Amino acid sequence: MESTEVPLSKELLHARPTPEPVEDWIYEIGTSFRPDMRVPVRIFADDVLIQQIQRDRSLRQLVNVSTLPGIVDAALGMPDMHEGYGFPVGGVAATRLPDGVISPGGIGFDINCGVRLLVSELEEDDIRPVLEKLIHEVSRSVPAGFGRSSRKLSLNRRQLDHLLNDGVPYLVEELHLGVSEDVHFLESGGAMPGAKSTQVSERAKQRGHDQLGTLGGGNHFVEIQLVDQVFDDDAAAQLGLFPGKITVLVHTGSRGLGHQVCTDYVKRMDAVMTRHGIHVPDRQLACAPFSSQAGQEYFAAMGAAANYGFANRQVIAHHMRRIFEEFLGESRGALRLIYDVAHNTAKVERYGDDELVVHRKGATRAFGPSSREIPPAYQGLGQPVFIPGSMGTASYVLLGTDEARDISLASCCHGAGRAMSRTQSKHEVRGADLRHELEDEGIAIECTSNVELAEEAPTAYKDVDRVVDVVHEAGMARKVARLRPIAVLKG
DNA sequence: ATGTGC
Repeated sequence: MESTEVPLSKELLHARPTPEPVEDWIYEIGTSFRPDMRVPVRIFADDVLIQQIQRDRSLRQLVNVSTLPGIVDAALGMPDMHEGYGFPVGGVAATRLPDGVISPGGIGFDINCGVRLLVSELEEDDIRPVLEKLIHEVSRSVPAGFGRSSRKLSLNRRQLDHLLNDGVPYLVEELHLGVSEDVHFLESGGAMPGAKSTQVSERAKQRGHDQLGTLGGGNHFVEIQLVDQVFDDDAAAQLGLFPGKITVLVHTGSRGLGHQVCTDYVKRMDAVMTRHGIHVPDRQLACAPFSSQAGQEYFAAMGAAANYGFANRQVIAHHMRRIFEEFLGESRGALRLIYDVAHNTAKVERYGDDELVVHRKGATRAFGPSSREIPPAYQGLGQPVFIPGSMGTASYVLLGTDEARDISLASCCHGAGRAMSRTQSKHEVRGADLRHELEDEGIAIECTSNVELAEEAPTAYKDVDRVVDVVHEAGMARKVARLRPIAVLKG
């Protein structure tokens, strides 16, 4: 690996980059901004979002990302971008194999945080009479909140290793958590290629053995929603989405296990980085060549943690099905899985002659209709993309486009994106007030902590309608439907 | 995001 010693003055390292508008919905920072940049920085935004993005250090973080060895095209920022660990949340970066690097900070601490959508035949009138009791039962079945584990489901070591290696198919075939059709409607089939439980530390496994089927904290939630608006009747119908129908959205990740995997490998890469001749402007960007031992072992551990994330959403969906059937009857309460998307992963993908490691952190893969990597049922249509809004606000269903490969490395946004820090939101919003506001809007809410509720107030987030409009207008994905919550479980 | 710690 070629070494990149570019002495940077303190002023240059802390200089505030100014993004220049270059096309509709696209802003750039050119490589002339700093001598260590290998590619430009490109952000997808409108005039309002680009201002919000400039309030934190996320742009400078994206400039730092543009210095990574092997990076191609540009360091990309999604319209919901905000500051994260090393990489911004809403950052996408691809490095070319065989020499390019992989960086745990480019995936994030919550490996395979993601979203799953199920749809029912029910309408609001069918569920309204039992809604409060139903969401309360959900809160009893799905442990939610920071540090929560499951008392009912605990995996022994053999089962956990199996799950880390083989993902959701293992859960369905061996533990009967779900139906066999489910595995055809998951990104990567719910089993990441190259996942190896042997590269996951004992400590990570210890943290993970009793957290399967739990929600966690932060912006993770389970929502019962209805299809509020349809933008493309044909596409929506092909997905089984019709106006007024009830849906279930599950937003969570790999909990303590994924967090520990990230912690373990950031430390390890930080230690070996200079031995590989790599120098980065921020220690949080610790990385290693993908083909090195540390790179390969991280990729295998990351895949295993991602499998845990898919499995976590599978178990929660299983509870939702059981509860819907209990309250609404076996056939009326049926929930069909539409798809499950990851928004914190790295994947090896081919673009022309190039094999790339695509880091997506707070960004959703958005493959188009001609992709062979999506379920046969969706080929010709495009990969479903789910954008959870902030808790209690609208969510979106989009479809990936073929053009997104050229525009944004087949990626789009992942949510509303924070506009305010947790601390700030906690000081500005009272959780109890927010709870009453949501209840006044007819949203049943189950939440263990008013403080955590305040941290996730909709006012702490960017406007999801605006974020999604940028993605749609820029051609990264197209709008299909908008979903509105009627009941929420949050940590 | 996270049994929130170098």
